[in-house]
Parts: sequence; C-alpha cells; structure tokens
Amino acid sequence: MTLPPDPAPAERPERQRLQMADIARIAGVSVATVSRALNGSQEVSAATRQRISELARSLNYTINAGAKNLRLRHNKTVAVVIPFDQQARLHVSDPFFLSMLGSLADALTDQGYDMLVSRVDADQLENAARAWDTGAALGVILIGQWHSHAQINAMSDRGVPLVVWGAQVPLQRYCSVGGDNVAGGLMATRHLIERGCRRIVFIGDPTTPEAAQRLRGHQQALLDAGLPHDPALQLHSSFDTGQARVALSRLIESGTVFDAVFACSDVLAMAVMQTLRLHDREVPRDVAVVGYDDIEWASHADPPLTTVRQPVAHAGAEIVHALLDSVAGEIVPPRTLAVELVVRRSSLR
Amino acid sequence: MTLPPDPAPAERPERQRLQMADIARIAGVSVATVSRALNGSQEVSAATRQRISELARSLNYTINAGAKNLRLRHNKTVAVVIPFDQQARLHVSDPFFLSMLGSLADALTDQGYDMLVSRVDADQLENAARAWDTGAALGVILIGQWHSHAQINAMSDRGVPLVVWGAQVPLQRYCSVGGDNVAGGLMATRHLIERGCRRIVFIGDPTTPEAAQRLRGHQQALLDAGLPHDPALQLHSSFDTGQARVALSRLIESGTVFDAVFACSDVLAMAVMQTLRLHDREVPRDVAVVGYDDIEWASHADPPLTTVRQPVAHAGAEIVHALLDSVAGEIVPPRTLAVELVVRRSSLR
DNA sequence: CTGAAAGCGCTAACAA
DNA sequence: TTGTTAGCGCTTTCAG
Repeated sequence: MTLPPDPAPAERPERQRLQMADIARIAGVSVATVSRALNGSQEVSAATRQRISELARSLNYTINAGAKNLRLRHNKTVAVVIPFDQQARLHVSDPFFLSMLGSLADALTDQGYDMLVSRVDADQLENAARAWDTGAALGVILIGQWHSHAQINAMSDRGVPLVVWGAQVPLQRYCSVGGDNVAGGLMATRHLIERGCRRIVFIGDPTTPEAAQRLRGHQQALLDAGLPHDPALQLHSSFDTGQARVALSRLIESGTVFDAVFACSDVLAMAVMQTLRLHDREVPRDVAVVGYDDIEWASHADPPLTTVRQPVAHAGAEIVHALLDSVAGEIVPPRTLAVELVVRRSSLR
Repeated sequence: MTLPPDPAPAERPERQRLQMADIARIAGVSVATVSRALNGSQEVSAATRQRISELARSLNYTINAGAKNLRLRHNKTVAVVIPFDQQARLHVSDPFFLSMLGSLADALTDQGYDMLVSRVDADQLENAARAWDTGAALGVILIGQWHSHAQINAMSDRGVPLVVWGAQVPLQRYCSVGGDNVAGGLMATRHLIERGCRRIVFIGDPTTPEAAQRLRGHQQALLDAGLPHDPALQLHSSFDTGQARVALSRLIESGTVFDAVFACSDVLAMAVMQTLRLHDREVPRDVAVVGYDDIEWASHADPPLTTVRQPVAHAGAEIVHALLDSVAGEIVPPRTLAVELVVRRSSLR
C-alpha cells in the first residue's frame, strides 16, 4: 500500500547527493536537530551545532533548496528576462545589456538570491512570467520594455511581481526603473549645440519608449537654442547597426548637410563613426558624435566617444531593491535615475 | 498535534498563486486527475484533459516546478557559472563571454532547461558547485577554466556533473569543450608569415591553458617557417586591455622592431590597434594584427579585424549536450571544436 | 535541549 | 477512467 519506487537498488536516478537524514544518521541525532543546527537555531546546544556544521561542511552537504522552499513556501531566486527582438536583432549581445546582467548578478548575489536568466521573444512577452507561474522565481526583472507595454501591464495586473528596466510611460501599472532619458537627450544635444553644431542628426528608434524620451530631450534642446527641427535629420534605426549604417549613408549621399550625430546607443554611435569614416567625414572635425550608455568600449574608441552614461552599477541594486519590495507587497513607484554626460574627443570641435 | 501555521488569514506570505488543488476544486475532479491531465496522460479522458487544460491556461496556472521536481527527484535547471577574476578584471563584460552566455541560453531553452547564472570569484571556484549541492541545478557549466584546474578536478571527483568551456589539458578528470587553440594559434601566425611578416608579437596570458595552447600553435608556425622565436616579442597580458596597452607601448618605446601582432582575444586586439595608432604605426601597413574570437565588433573595427573565429553558436549546443550526457551518467570525453581563420583588412599588407 | 510527526505541492501506485 | 493515499527532503510545532 505504499510506493517504494526504488525496488532495484541499481535503478536510482541521481542518488549520491546526501540529504539531511544521512548526516543525521552519521551524527547520531535526529533530522530535526540537524535542521536546527544548520539553520543556526539557538535551541540546539552550541556543541552539537558546531559538530553538525563541521560534519556537513566536510561532506559538502548543503540543504536542498527546493525542499526547503517548498516547506517554507517561498524561494530565493528571481527571474531576469531579456526580451529578444527578432526584428531589432538585439540579443544578449549588446554590451550594455550584458553589463546590466552583470550588475544584476552582483546585486542579487549580494542579497543572497539566485538569478534565473531567460530570453523571450519580445512578441510573446507573456512568457516572461513563466518562471513566476511555475513558482521557480519569486519575481521577474525585465530588461527593457520595448514595444510590450500592454503585455507588461497585463502581467502586472495578474499579480506577477515585476520590475522593468526602462522608461516611465503614461498609464503604466508596473514599476519601472530607468535612466532619465529626457535629460540624457537634452544634455547630449545641448552639449553639441554648445560646441557649435547646428544641424544635428538624431538616430534611434523612437517607437521604443526610451528612444522616444531621448528624442524629446533632443528636440527640447533644439527649441531652447532656437534651432529649427528638421525632420530630415531624424533617422529611424532600431538598435541594429545595419539599419543605422544604411540610413546614415543615404543621408550623406542625399547631400543633406549636418555637423553632428546624436545616437541612441554607443553601439549605434560606433556604427555611425565607421560610416562617417567610410564617407571621408572626420570625427569630430567634420561631424561631432555623441552616443548613449557609456559602455566600456566608448572610452577606448577612436576617437574616444562622448556619451551619456547610464548608472548601470547603481541600477542593478535599485532594480533588485524595487523587486524585493514589490514582492513584499509594497507598491513601488517607478524610479528615474540621473544620467551624466561624459565628454570625450568625439564631440570636441 | 499538527501545525496549521496559517492561523491568521491575513498573515500568509505569498498566497494568490493557485495550486493544483484549486483548479481541481473548480473543475470538480481530484488533484490526481488534474495532474494526469496537465501531464498529458492517456489515462484521463480526452474530454476532461481538454477541459482541465483550458481551465488551467485561462487561470494562468502552471505546475509548481519545485514540488514537481521534489517528487520526481530531478530538475530541469542547469547552473552556468562565470568565473570572475579579480586580477584579470574579466567580468561578464567581455563580449565573447556574453555571446557564449547567449548561445548557452538558446541551447538550454531549446532543450527545455532553465539557466541559473552566477558569477564566482575564480579564486574560490569550489563555490561553483553550490547550485548543485543545494539541488538547485542538475549540473554545472563553467565558462573558462582559468587557473583553477585543480579545483575543477576536485569538484568533478566529488561527483558534480560538470562541463567547462576551455582547453583540454593533461590530467584533467572533467569534460571540457573548447576551440582548437593550437590550430588557432598556428593558423593566425602562419597567415601572418604568409603575408610577409617576420617579427610577430604574441600577446596574451600563457598561464591560462587556452592562451598557452595558442602560444604553442604560434611557436609551431614560427618553427615550421624556420623563423626564430624571440622571447622579447612575447608579451604577457591577461585579458585586461590596460596591461596590453602598457606592455605594447613599452615594447614600441624600447625600439624593438616588429611587423605583426597576434593577440589572444579580439578585445586585446582592439587595444593593440589603438595603441599602435597612438604611436603612429598604421595597421596593417606598418603592423599587421590578428585577433581571436571573432566577436561581432571585429568585422566593424577600423580596419576590420582578421581573427580566429570560435564556433560560439555551435559550442553552446555542444556544451549542453555534454552536460546532459554526463548527468545521465555517461563518461563524456573532452571535445575540441574546429576554429577558422577569418581574414579581413587588419592583416593584409 | 532533543525527537516524533505533520505537511509544503506535487506524482504514481493501487484500488475502485 | 478516476480517486485515495503515501511520500519526495525539508521545517516546525508539540511533547518529552
């Protein structure tokens, strides 16, 4: 009337891993005592606690997290999902996202949480909650909101604890943490104007909230300086550098005059600089260039790239914090982090 | 004599997530039936199976993975650990490692596995097995072996299912999957020699197994061509570009003559090209440069970088395969993957 | 201070 | 075909 599913002693799938009962037996105590000892309970005598801890350590025994979580009805892992846009071809490979991942890993590790990473097609963002639905993670961090605003709202409404790195947008019912994109765009363009640039190309994909805000800042800076906004100078390009190259080449070939480019990411800026060189435009003499993100490569570029620095290291901690709070049931307001203009040679003319 | 730890109905930590019992109640069947239905058992009538599946889907219910794993005594997540060397300052941020991560994510997802990512200090690599010890993961993938050969052997001896991306070295008791570093070094240097280079600088850290093998290939190529091996041309630099810059600058300032550089990574090669430019050496006219990895940036560099391509996409699948096999108890032999020289402008003189 | 026993959410004999 | 029930590895009341 039971189910000893281990009749043949040769059939066990993944034995060898010891469990609490094993070390209890070896130590000659009950599992309850081992549990208490390993969890540092004061109820157990210091001596046995010590003895059991050492035994466990020497045997490389660690409490089975799954069972513990099940019993305690909680868990210590958070899901980080990288939306992966087929079209934009922006995979995990953008250095900015990579560094974000690193930053999150650090913040999570600091707090004793594990990080479950997955990529999900940006068109099916509802899959992002899978790790939560299955109980594998206590919450979800989304890197970038892309075009999925509505789906994210839906997940949030369903009660999925959720924080997204991205822009703060109207009607958002989830917590976002992001850089101050409007200020970033403003700073970048204002700087260019101060360096004497008058016809500044903007390149990015304003259908994403972040780029849209950067564009807004850009336009504001033009307005502030009394400069006209020429639509011909606004180049649409997703984060894919191929598009950027084509768009910029076309612009140059069309004979349109411009003396600066503000790109929505450093990767884009790199493509811009290469394209300019291809067309014998020298940076910064002929065209000043400003990027966005301040990835490590930016300072080593040739010429070193002026860019808007996103507070990546800080962001990781901030995001994790927000998620943990929202798991605890708090209503966490969106947060906008200050960004900073880092001036290097690419914009000095 | 029991433990209803939910006396106050307002105290429950993270309720709201439904469980099998809930949907069983709603569907008016037993949990066993739900379980069977959701697992696609043939024992349950097609009608109820359908009904229950739809109910679950509409309620966003998903089987709790932790409980299922506990009961089934297995799990579907693998740990990917990125050794993180304080000294080499090589974090997750090297694009090569990033793309490796992406490749693993894809391969794992394809097979229905989750990916738990952690960084561990390369000096305390024994922590890499934590996810396995706690039962959180069924195996561990290590990206790079660095200097921790012995510790990896130890983990493997302990029975931790383990695959490392890296070089195949003598006395290794774990499975490694890696590019053919000797061949890579050979191809790179032979190519340089064919282009007429005679004094070729090698830059890398030969205390890591991978770089050591690339150096071996490099030396072999020199030997094959009857060229002398000048120790002065062998520059030690970890993957940190700062070291590379300093070392190369010194070499130049010392007046040592050279006409090519073979760098152990593309990131290093980038630093090399910048340093050369700083010293008014033109690439490839004055100095030909070959890198290693073929990260995305390489083809967009200025000039585009000749490099040894590592089969990243393929590697992810290969590694996952090896790990799964070794979890299944097979003895998986190390595997060396073919690499390929991609000739671009940086070496054409 | 320690042990016995119940049960976290699930699966699979076994019985009906 | 479906329900009943035991138990995966752990924590924690309650009794000793």
